Amino acid sequence: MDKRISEAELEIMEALWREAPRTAADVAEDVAAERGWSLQTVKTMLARLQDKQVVDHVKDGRRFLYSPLIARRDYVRGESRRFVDRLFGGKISPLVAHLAERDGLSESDIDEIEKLIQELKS
Amino acid sequence: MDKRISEAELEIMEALWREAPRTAADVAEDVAAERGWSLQTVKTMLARLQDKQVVDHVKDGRRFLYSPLIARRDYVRGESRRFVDRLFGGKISPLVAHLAERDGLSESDIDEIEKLIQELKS
DNA sequence: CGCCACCAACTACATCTGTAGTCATTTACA
DNA sequence: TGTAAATGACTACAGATGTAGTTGGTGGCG
Repeated sequence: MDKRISEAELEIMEALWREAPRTAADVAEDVAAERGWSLQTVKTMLARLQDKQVVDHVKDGRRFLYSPLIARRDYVRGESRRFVDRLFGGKISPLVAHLAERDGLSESDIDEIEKLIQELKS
Repeated sequence: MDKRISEAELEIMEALWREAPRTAADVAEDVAAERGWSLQTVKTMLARLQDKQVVDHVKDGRRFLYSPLIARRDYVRGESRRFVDRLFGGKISPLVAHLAERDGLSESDIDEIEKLIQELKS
């Protein structure tokens, strides 16, 4: 089915999630700020993402407009699950503990999580 | 400095974190249950992990005993931070929300996180 | 109507990953 | 003491990834 998205490819997806449909040149200009990629590199990424069936393109005159085929929500959910499974045996409380330990959780973090937990309990 | 540990390599690290120092054959036997790797494959992984300076080996007669050079805690903490930064802008509450959404959290998960939050609040 | 800028398509290539195989040496056992 | 089993060292190789360069067609402008 759809293969995994590499780290560099994710940068392209983020650009498309920010705004789509858009041209390769447009995406390239967007990500150029972060990484220093050439237009060709961005096009290669877009082609690979199409192979992986997470991006589609439609013709617009003599150029293509690219759009993501998967929602960021869905991608993030899948990755989160994978991550927590791999390192925490699927339990997220150890993850929270780990993150809290180093550089602590902010007040608002704690509040938000608490609110969330309350909702889940009801 | 130390490069990233790949997914397959992580399997080896987990074996070493479970028990070390131990021989390559020993590790191979351990991971054989999960993945079906040959002894050679395990040795290649161990060599690469040494290149990445996360595993060391000392001679024991005519064989080597391998040990992890980094603690699981530290590795996991680093990866967690990277992960949350990459997908959640460093905020963990959206991560919790994501995981919780659609049957992500079990009863005990919720309880544990709540306990954790209570501790953090005090 | 010809030429240039622009774009899609194809090709390139070093490095990393997953997954071993082969070779040379050593050692323990028959 | 000769030989098989074990071990480390070196080599292999296909697919993924990061990062482009090159080619060939075309639409718009002078």
